[in-house]
Amino acid sequence: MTKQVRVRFAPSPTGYLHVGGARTALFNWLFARKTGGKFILRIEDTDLARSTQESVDGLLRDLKWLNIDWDEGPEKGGDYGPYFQGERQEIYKKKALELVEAGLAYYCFCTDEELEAKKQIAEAEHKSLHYDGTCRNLSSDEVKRRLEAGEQGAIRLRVPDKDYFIDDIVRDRVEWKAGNVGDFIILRSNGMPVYNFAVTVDDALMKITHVIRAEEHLSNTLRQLIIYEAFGVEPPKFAHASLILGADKSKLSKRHGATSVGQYAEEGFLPEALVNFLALLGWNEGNDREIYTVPELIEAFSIERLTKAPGVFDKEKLLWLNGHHLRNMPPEKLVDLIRPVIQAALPEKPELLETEMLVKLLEQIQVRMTLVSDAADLAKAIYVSKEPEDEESINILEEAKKTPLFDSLIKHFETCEWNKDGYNTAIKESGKEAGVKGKNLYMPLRLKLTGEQHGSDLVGLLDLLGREEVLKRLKK
RNA sequence: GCCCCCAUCGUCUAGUGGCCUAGGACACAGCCCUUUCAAGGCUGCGACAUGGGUUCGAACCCCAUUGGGGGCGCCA
Repeated sequence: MTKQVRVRFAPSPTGYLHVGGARTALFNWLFARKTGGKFILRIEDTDLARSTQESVDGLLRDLKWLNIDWDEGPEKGGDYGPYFQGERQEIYKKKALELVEAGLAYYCFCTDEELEAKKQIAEAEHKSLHYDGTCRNLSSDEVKRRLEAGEQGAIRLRVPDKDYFIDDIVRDRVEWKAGNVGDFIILRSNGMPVYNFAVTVDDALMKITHVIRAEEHLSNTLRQLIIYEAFGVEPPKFAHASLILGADKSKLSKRHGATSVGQYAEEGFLPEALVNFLALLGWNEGNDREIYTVPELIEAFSIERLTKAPGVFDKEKLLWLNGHHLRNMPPEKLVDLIRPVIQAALPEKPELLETEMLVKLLEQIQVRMTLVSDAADLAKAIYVSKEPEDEESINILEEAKKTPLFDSLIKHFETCEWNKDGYNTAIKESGKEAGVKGKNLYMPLRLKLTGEQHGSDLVGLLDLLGREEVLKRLKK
């Protein structure tokens, strides 16, 4: 029996979820859901200065918005906790000491100044910049004495002089020749673990089977391998996905525009669209498919088909996908998303917030929405009466006023049955009486009603506005 | 400087030696549909970084060059 898949997403809390992190989380999550494994969320809050409750909350909020749920982690617990690195300090210390006792790591009392000086000399002599091993062979008596004397010591790993490699699931074999790294620190003199040590200890203890992460961590893997080896633990499988780039092809950062999931949520993107987009940025099924629902993604996903080459974050395509998912959403569901938007846009018309009214509104505007937030302007264009300002529109209205069109419309609208057939007939009759048809009939009517040349279907518009409002606007 | 990764249309990508005069999608342009705008449909524009090999045959395999990216901390 193959062991159950256990994957993790291990962000450091910076207050929000970066889209790159979101994609990493998504890949892990999809893999777990696909294989029936566990998805673990672990917070790397070793850097306490940046790790506040708020920043953790922001992270969890964004993940939840994306509908990425975790099986173990914050708010959930689990058998392999704690899931905050900040609460695992004793574990790292204990594990580092184990290595010291086994002779695989050692205390180093070199000061920053000494190390800096050594580095400079090495540089000048064009030698390796690696740690020179000054404290490598201190006797245990001396170590004991210096520690008892109150000296602060860091713990360094004794790095074997040998080659290492991984068989990365997306990159195949990646090799490092011996001598790539010197004895590196695993536990700082203040007792805090170094990143590579903490992740490795955690991944090992949490029985992580697959490490799916971005390529920026590929180089770190070497040190992690050495640590796994020191502990005699078999490393997990690795899958290094490509990076997400900005338009200038450098790693996506804030200067490229919105990078946090929260920003996209606020802008009016749908989580299912962002998920669809992110999944396709660096992964594909091997066919031409572009549109996926979340269950379809779970079904189709495989880490073997992650892409090697980095990809540019193309907001245009995200926008298109969002429009697509929006149009495909059942109005009854979309209603809940646009209700707050409409409420904010038209606070003076609370009656519009009724589900029935919103569904009717969506019949008119849904096909023209790209973002959820578009509902605001589209609804205003309908419900807020206004005068056209551009010359062309004014001319069209002037021309119409030379005919009895508006008077006829008023007359017919006052008496016709207020339903689709009713006003269709009314419009046609009025057109006949005024001697206009086609564009010359519909355009002035639309302009008179909404002040705009373009917009939703006229018949639907009449229906939405109601007889009273229509007559009011025509008589104005 | 050293190490590692990557390289197909502007962008996301399909492609694993003959099916490729390189397919799809976004964007862009045109047309159609249509009372307008959207949406939708159709058409067009548009790429295998370069140079060497290997092979009967290379987008696909190998090497080099170039270009891009990432990593080299008592940061994560």
